[in-house]
Amino acid sequence: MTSPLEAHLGYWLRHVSNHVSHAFAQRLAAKGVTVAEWVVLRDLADGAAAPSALAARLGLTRGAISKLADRLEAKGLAVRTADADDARFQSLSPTAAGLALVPALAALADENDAAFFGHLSAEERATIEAAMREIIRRKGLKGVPTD
Amino acid sequence: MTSPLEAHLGYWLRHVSNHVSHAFAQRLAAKGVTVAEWVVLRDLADGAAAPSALAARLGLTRGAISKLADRLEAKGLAVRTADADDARFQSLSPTAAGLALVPALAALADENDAAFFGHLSAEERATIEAAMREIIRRKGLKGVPTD
DNA sequence: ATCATGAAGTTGACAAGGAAACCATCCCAT
DNA sequence: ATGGGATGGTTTCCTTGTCAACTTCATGAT
Repeated sequence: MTSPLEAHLGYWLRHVSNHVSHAFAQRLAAKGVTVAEWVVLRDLADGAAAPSALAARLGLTRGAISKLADRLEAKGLAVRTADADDARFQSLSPTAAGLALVPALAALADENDAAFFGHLSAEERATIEAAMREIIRRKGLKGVPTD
Repeated sequence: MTSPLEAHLGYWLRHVSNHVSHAFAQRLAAKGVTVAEWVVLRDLADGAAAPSALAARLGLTRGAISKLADRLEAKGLAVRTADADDARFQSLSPTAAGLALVPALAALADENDAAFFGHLSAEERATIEAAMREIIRRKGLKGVPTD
């Protein structure tokens, strides 16, 4: 007999993770922002960044970032500025509106996390986080997950 | 200061989960199958099922199942058969080829899970699985994750 | 000086789901 | 018996991401 889906830890992780993300997306939707946009905006809150750097850091393709930048600009949350020295480069910066939105979105992220994991004991949380960090370290994974 | 992304357990889960799924998708691709197709096929291996039931069980919309059924039929892995009694119903069954593929795919799933979680201690695995099950229970979540 | 190389960004094709409208069919209350 | 819901399945449109081709542009080798 072939082992059931439930035998895999990956199954459970994906299951929970999908629901957490989905719930978060719902909350963000109330603010007119998608999860991917939040992730970018959160990054930009630490300072303007090159699209290419964002792509590497966030684990997306340059194409995806290009389109995300379009959306963020359309929503007035970020702006592209061409690099004066090297015309190939550009820089994506948050607008005042974009920056202003970050704390509210961060609060939603906190709420969402608490809703799903708040009941776990400190030990459980620590075990899980450590295990995840270790897997990432072992696998040399990088990039913020956005989907 | 707004709390960093890394403060959220959801962040880590999503990060690892995404990579696990992606790696699994890569393995499955060698067999010409997607993760969603595998999940459906795995379910069908336990017996034919109504598309609607699959949708409920797997956490997809009926539309998505409809398209998945198209793909599985196109690949010769499943067939639709109309219900004799009620013309609205149909039944999706695995073909011989579809059934024959399941063990190989299951082996890939085992390999993939081992590659990511094999190094964890039994306690860690138990803690994580229990925590995930508990979250699912508390939230009343259902549906196999497929993406 | 010039030309090849390669990096940054954009764009277009494609894939895969979700949402909602739509169709066909059955069943039930009148 | 018949008209009005439900219900199952399909289809269309929209979103969002990847991939690969393409455009610019700077730079290093000759």
